[in-house]
Amino acid sequence: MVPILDQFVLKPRQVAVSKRGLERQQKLLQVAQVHFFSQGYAGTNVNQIVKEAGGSLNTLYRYFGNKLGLFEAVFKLKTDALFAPFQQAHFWQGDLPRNLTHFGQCLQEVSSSPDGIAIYRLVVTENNSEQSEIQRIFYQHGPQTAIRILGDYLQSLRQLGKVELQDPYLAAAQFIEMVKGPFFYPRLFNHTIEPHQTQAALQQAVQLFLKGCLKAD
Amino acid sequence: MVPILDQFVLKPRQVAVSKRGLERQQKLLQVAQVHFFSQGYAGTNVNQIVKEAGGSLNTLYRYFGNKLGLFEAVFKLKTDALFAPFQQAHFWQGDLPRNLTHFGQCLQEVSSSPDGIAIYRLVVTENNSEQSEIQRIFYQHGPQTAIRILGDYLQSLRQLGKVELQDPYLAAAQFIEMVKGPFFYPRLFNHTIEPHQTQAALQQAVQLFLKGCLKAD
DNA sequence: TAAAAAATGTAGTGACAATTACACTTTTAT
DNA sequence: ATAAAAGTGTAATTGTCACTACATTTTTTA
Repeated sequence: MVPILDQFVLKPRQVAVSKRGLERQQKLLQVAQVHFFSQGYAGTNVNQIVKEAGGSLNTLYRYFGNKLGLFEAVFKLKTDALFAPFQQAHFWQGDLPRNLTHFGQCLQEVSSSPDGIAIYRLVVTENNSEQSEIQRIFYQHGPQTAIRILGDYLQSLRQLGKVELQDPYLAAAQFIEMVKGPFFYPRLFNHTIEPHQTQAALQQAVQLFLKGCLKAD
Repeated sequence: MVPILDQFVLKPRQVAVSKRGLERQQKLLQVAQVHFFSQGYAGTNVNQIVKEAGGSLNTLYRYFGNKLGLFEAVFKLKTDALFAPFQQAHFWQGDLPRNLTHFGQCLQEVSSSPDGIAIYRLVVTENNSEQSEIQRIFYQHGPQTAIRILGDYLQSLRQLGKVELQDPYLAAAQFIEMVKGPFFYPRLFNHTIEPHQTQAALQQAVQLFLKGCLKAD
């Protein structure tokens, strides 16, 4: 069962200082990540993690409080790492076609990486009945950020009278979905996806989008 | 844990014939659906289902073999019901804008219904490491069908020289994603979505798509 | 209506896994 | 160097289910 929020009672945790302590913490996080990402939250066995990481169960509980504390730690680390490419807004240096392509490529890389898929699955999976902190973190750092970044850009273009769009932020979301959406199910089902397929999707998305919103000057 | 495929060893099952038997079966399915849809597979307690449905555990196991058999039964029923609207191809009676809009509306209804969300979640969740029968069923009856139906239509339009598209089936998937994609995360996180938002998305998707691929005659 | 089949209810069994306890060793700070 | 703090290993505890057994009752069928 494990309604995930019931375990969100934070237990007192110790902060690692010593050399060995830090090493253990890192190793635990690293092994835990592998387990959570491949087996999901419920499917992960804490004892197994310790057996592989080499520390002691006691240490794990001192550092992370409980299973969910460990999960939370792993999750935060990975979410930040995953979406780091979107934090630097270096997308808007060229013309519109080039910029869209560049942005789309970045998006495809992030969302098709093993970590990207795994994290997405976790987010969906652990969403039981209650709003959870974990999901909020993910949504804000991930999808919402991407939409905002592209949306701001489109917005500015609209103000310059270059494009014709009802709602630039909706359009951003729609472009994003055109680029990565078609591969979601196939990826979920572990179908292999050829690079030429993602490239084709990106190319066609850019074409459709450009022709669809560019003002004929 | 429960690697879902390991339980796919079908146990002998009894077919219900008697009045009471049928009633029990129906009631079990009905209660099971509620549990699976709200708690997920792992989160569902078989004993609890029986307690609520009023039958006996023994009966459940005679009819469905094991927990996964029950899940499978619920899943098949619901998947078929959910995607029934797409089985009748009554979408292509008008002009392109009207047809796209009609199709999109149908899509939004299906994918935003509580059952639609619940089933999607189940599919994602129970996808552990192995390819599963359950997922295949879902993908074929659901997303793949929708893409094929719209794709066939676009293909025919292309052959008539009405639209300009590299890959009509990819375009179908992209249109679908423009229509429903932007709401997936918000829905997953139980945000409320106003009808005017979905309408706006549909409208803008149709506009972008039309302008993007219509041949200027 | 009486034997067979199906359904019920209760009470297990067994396995798994999160968490805790504890005696012991190693590391760290004074 | 020595006490305190942190870390280790093993084993026990505890709770939760999926699944089974079985004695009893109800329904079906011949």
